Amino acid sequence: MSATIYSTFGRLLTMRRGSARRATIQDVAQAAGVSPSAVSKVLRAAYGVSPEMRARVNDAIEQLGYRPHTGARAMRGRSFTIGVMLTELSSPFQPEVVDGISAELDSSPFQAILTVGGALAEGQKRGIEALVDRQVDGLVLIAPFVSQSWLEKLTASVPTVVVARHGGGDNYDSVVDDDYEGARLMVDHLAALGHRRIVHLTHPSGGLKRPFVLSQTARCDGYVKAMERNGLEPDVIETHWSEDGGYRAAVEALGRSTRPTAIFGGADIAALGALRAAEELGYRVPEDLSIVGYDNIYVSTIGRISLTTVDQSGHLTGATSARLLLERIAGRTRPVHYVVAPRLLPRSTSAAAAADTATRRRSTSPR
Amino acid sequence: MSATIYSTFGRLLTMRRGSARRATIQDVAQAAGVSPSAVSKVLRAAYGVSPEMRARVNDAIEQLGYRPHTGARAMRGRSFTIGVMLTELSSPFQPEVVDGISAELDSSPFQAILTVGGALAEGQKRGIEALVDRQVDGLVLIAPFVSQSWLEKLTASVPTVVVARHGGGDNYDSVVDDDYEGARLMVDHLAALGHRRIVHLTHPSGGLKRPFVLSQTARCDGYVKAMERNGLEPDVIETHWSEDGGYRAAVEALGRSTRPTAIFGGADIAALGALRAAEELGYRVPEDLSIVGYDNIYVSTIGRISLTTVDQSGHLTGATSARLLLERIAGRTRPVHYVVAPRLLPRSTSAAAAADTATRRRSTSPR
DNA sequence: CGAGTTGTGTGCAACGTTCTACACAAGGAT
DNA sequence: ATCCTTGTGTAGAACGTTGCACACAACTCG
Repeated sequence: MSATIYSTFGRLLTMRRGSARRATIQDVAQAAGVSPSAVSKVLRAAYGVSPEMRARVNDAIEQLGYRPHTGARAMRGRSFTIGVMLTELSSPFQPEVVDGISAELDSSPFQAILTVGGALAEGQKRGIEALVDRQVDGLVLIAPFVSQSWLEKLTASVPTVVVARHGGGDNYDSVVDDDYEGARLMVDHLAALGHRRIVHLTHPSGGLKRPFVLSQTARCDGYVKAMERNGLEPDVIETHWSEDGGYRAAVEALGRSTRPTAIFGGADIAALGALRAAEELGYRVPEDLSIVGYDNIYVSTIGRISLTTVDQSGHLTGATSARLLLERIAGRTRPVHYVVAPRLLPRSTSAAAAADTATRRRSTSPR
Repeated sequence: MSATIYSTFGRLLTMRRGSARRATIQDVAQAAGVSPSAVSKVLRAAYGVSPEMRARVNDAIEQLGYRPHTGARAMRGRSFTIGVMLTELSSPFQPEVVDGISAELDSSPFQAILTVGGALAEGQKRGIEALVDRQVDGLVLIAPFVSQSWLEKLTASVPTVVVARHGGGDNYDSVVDDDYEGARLMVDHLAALGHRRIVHLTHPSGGLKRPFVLSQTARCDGYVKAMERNGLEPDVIETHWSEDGGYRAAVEALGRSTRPTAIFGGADIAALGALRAAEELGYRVPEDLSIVGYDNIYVSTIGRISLTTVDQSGHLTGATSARLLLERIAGRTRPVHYVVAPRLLPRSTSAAAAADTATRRRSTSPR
């Protein structure tokens, strides 16, 4: 942000000081008949406080409804705030991670605040910097797209846990699903059902270089390797992990002369789009075509959908991240890279592959 | 939070000062060969700055990668931060509102930070207070459950916009969907299709008293009134607006001796649960039973679901909230209560009511 | 009884901004 | 020349915390 952007509004904020002034540590000190330093000591549970003084001070705090001013604290080095940057709220996985973080932080003095960075590295940097400007004591970054060098530089100065990004790093901890393994589970599941032409839908890698990759690349790599181990030819379509992206990719795949018998959406949301495409084109799922996803988002569990998918517990991921971050804030420097094991959930959108000749369109439309 | 909770961790944070010190306004001043006051002036676009000085200062800012310290600014009265409290990330409506807020704030110097308050008033207060502690310049509260008196007291000292809460208030602006009207639209739609026994699923009101109610109560009131105007008898089941809550309520409704011909979930997510119940119990939707929702969440648009619902644009709601908040921060005190018009979206889960005798169970289960 | 030791409380200088009050220079009008 | 403006820059006191350095009292020990 150049200086000018601040100015536009700067002059408008003409200080409408809240009528009832907020109690400060001074007020508490006066009420309790002690010095501000003494109150600070009580607040910090520092050494050198008699039981009677503690009681008097706590009474005063209670009575005045005193709450510490985070900004002032931040100027002295810590804000008791954990910053969480996520890339999108609409995907259901990230909110689950946030839930896990909140739950874990609940019994600590730290508060989580979030910013939404969006799908582009630029916006994500903005979101992260906004948190750093607010002097957060630690950072959780969910699926960040930023370059490895930027990340290393950032994490050299602020304790950080990175979620859903492979490759690890020297300065930060990470919590990541074993996407390679998850993709393998799914490919093996389909192969066991007799599928030979399995298309995989992937998402742009964002220019990250291996091994510092996000889920999409890891899942794609895992898919390719698993296909080869099964003696099958990999077939990847790059699209966007959105309902529409999945739809378009599926239309393309199903328009080919030799059609796939299974579509493996790299994310549930893309699989849902593929599902819509299949229905519109008159294919029955799973009789004519299997469609599977990854993430086990909430929608996938609903009766009408019942999507075969891979589960990675968002809640566990979040709770683990928070725990690691607290450790790191407390002084640990040796990096920890935690891997969450994925779990295959076979449901009703995958079934045995149709005999090759049977892969045909129905003439009547479904439902 | 009592003082003790801070102490647990306090001593652990033993100041691992980031190696490379962050550039301050002093550093910039030195680099540019001017006083700190001068730099501050440039930053604020205040009067009394020559073009040459501005240029020199901006160069120095650029070169040092200087970013203002929000905490220090907050101590002087403003933090350029907008606090957003939302109650849950999992429901798709609230994230959409956040998107709208972010979009509107993008061209302002303000940054949005979020906290997640959860479904209970207690947690929401915590979330709001955490934001106030961080000296936000303004607050957006999404569907807050807190008492009206608490809300009035809070908003007396900090500019606030409340989303999705009816009744308005003197100290704050609000943006709210016309839930009464939306419920009427839906009831009329069903009545026009010949439905006479329409069950409505509602969510606990949280002890709020009219007119200061959240969406659930307004929708329920709108439903009751619309039913009566159509000469029909209202039939409300209180449950939770979740997939499971909708499921259980639907099982109850369908277990009665005289079954409803339509279920109006107060929220899409509850309607989805009802949909699952109907399918499991062997009812065809919409042939045997119409099921409709409210919110037009993303999932409802997906082919397999295609739920009849009422749309309230979350994005518009968010953008409007942010705009109102900026106005309020800029000095407006007269409250504005903005009402968003709902829109009926008939899709494939509603159809003409079956003849009374035809409301029977199929013996074969679907799919 | 003086020298330590321990326990309990205070004084004060930061931390990074903002903004009022002021200083100084250059020019314009009398 | 003197007095006003006007334009441009700086000094310095806040803002609310923290935590080091100290002071003072009451013991303990030789």
